[in-house]
Amino acid sequence: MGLFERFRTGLRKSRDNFVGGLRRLLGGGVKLDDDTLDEIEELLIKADMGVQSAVRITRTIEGRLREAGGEATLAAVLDIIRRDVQQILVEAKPRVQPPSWEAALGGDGGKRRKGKVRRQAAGRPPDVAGGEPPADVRVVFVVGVNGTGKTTSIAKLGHLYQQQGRRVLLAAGDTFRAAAVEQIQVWADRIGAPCVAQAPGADPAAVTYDAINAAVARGCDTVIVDTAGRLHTKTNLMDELAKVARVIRRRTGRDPETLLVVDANTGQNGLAQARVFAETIPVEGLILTKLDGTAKGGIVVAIAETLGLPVRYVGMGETVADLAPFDAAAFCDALFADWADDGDTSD
RNA sequence: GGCCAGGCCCGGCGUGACGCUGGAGCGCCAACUCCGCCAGGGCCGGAAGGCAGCAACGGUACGCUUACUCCGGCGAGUGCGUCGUCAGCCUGGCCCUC
Repeated sequence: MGLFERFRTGLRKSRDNFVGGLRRLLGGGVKLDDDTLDEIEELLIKADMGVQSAVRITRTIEGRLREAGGEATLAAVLDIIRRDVQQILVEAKPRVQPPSWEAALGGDGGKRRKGKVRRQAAGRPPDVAGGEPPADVRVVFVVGVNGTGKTTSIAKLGHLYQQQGRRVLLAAGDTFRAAAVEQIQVWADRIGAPCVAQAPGADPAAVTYDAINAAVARGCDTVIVDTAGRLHTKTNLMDELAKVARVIRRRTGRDPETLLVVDANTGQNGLAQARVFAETIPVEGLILTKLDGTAKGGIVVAIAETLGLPVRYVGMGETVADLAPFDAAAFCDALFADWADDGDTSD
């Protein structure tokens, strides 16, 4: 099944809600007036795309259709929405950053609140791990709240990288949840990647450090670091993430490639999560999981628009092959297509 | 098995951040069943003068609020540091032996 087909089936609920609503509103074509525009805007907001995006898109529709004579047909409106959304997704550039990433790297936890910054800590020499040369490995740092599918996504991501010819090593950085270490070891075994782990309760930064060393020694070029799920409201745990990121940077001389895992069913809270994570460590993009069967796929748009975080990968199933790089065009085509009847018959 | 690096566990101390909570300060607060001061007006008086007293203003109780500043209690997937203990457990690297 191709990517587009997957999007198409996975997004059926989201599409039915939105396109269905639009179809009811526009029918075979109606005059475009303010009421209609308001209704369209409301539909966009209900689809979790965020107020900003909704307003922006509605404006575009208004502009284009007024030019074209004020007749609003389903096809025309969908087409405009599709293009606008695609543009939002493609243009996404990180807009939210940790307030003082330098300080976050140099200091201990907790200093990024107002109040006295610990000058001493910030000024300490970077102490590049025992004088060893920077490790030349790519470190992918996977974070997110509980239950979004981090560990599974890591397995899938590892698999994907392997297909691209990379030598992957997994780091069992979730030292908190009882079964997490075993779980990732099982996954590692299944995809045939080495896995560095310690006992549950260990310091995730220590595990990460060891994993990077192991990667160098074993000739791996990519380390994927798991982390324990954490509510974005627990500041101490967010500080812990910053510490791990710090260790990665010290050891490799680069920022980790941080991917935030978001459950596609989350809706608006996903936005809050993304914001806090992005304020703590530099987040590069999202892995959107459980996209199959969700009715809230629109949240992607809101996150891209307000935080500038692009979706990098999407998860749409149970097997290791069910993670794919995100393709904005295919996503939009699938989400805003007008299939009058999109029953289960097709696939 | 050796060497090196690190982590976890146990006990103590120091110091921070976080969450909940109590108190103090601060702040707000009585149309009238509070106090002060009482413009205007009212009342008594021939007058001099006196009386009661609304609003405003200033306080105070009850009560409220929470940004802020203190002090305290409780809580741990809490940071940093430090002492002790270890009989323990884990990880990584390098080396050696089979």
